[in-house]
Amino acid sequence: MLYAGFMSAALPSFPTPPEPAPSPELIQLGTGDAEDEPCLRADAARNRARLLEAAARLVAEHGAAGVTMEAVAAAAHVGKGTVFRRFGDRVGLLTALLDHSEKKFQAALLGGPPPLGPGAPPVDRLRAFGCALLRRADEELELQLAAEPAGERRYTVAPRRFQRGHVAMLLRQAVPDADGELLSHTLMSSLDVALLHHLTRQNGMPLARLEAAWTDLVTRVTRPREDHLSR
Amino acid sequence: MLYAGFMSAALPSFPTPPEPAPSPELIQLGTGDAEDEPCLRADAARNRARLLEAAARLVAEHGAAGVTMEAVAAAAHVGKGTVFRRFGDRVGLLTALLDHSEKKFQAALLGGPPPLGPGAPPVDRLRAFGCALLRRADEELELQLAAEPAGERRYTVAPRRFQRGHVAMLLRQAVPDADGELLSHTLMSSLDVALLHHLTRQNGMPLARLEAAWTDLVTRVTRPREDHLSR
DNA sequence: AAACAAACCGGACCGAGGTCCGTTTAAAGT
DNA sequence: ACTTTAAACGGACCTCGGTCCGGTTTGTTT
Repeated sequence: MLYAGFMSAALPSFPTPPEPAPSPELIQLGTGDAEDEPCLRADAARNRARLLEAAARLVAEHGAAGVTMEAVAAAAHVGKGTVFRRFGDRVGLLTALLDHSEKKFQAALLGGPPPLGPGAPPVDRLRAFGCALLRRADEELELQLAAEPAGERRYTVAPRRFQRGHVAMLLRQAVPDADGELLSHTLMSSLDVALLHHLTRQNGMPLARLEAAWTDLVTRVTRPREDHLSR
Repeated sequence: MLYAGFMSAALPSFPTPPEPAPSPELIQLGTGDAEDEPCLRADAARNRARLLEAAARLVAEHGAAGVTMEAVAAAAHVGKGTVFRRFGDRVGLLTALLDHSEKKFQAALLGGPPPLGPGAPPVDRLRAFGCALLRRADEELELQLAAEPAGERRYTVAPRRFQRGHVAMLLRQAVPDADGELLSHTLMSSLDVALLHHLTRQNGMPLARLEAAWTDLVTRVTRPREDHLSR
């Protein structure tokens, strides 16, 4: 049953955490593993599972657009307020649906086999990272697109922060003389889900071309500079 | 009076143009200048001006968040339907507010003095383009942020397509061996308004650092390759 | 001047996200 | 078992973007 899979889907219990501290960049990545949901009351846990199961069914039946907060609540036989209490907002709910896949991806980066995981040269890891991300996004495109918050919030969402931190770390190893922080934003932006959708679905561009462009981009960006005429 | 300025603000008269043809990339840039608004009925033109003036006042008084479609309609003594008929949707209205500034910017790129305008080497023009765009976005940040459509639509909006086309053209001149189409998306993404907001407003990053990073990025990306080990 | 068609107008209406608050209930303490 | 309390619940309610359609205005034609 696809039900069990969602039991492990995790999210900070606080729907809208202000999260005041910028914090040392690379530390707060792993969102406490080991059966999360710090302490959920029995009924809360039950309803949470019901909601995720209902949401997944709605996605399968009517696409991501069919995942209305009211529809999910009704399908799970639960009040609307409960959905918002648990997931904060629509983005939170959709993100929770993607949580399992995201966890797997993070695990592959952190401890999987090279070149995605540790052990390979940073530039190779960068190349592998982008291609893996592109392929994964291409599979879950509709859901990931719907789960993307609007405007500035795009950059504060947990998965993106983790991925960007990862890229920044690899960049610091590969090109110490660059502004890794900002360069990582640039690289991440070129893997944006909305862009992927625009190019592949609206312009019919093959995924292979995107992968080639990513590979080339990494190459260009990490080439050591031989002249210092800039700045 | 700031009123007159808005008379020249322009937008395709069709609220929701399907725009089926991908078209030869660089052609449909200039959105017919020379006193646009092909043919607006007297009352329509009057209401359009009223609406823009009212919207501008609301922005000044309550910020972009205060620009509610109903509020604008009320402030302009006009029905709500009229607002949507004229501007299509909220994004269209906000875009129209920015139209004057956008036109000026486009003119500077197309016919202004170098290095922004034609006459300078493409790499210099690229550098100037990014810095100019960053500075302009930094000024109108709130409005531009509010005018940014969500999701995939971000990439289909007219100003962005023009700017990306411009970058693509410069890239083709500077680095003919690269995938200019995709590389231009990458460069444009690193100038994204939401990202600018995130970095400068939420993380307190100085604009100068963004400009330096842009300059460096252009340098890295346009450096000629000497080895062909990639691919 | 009268008639006509196309464009425009306005506001009632709808759906969806998000909030609020009185009520219920799980679980810890006695 | 009984009390207590903090958490969870649910659905009425609000706001806002967007649609619809009957009535009105404009400008053109005869």
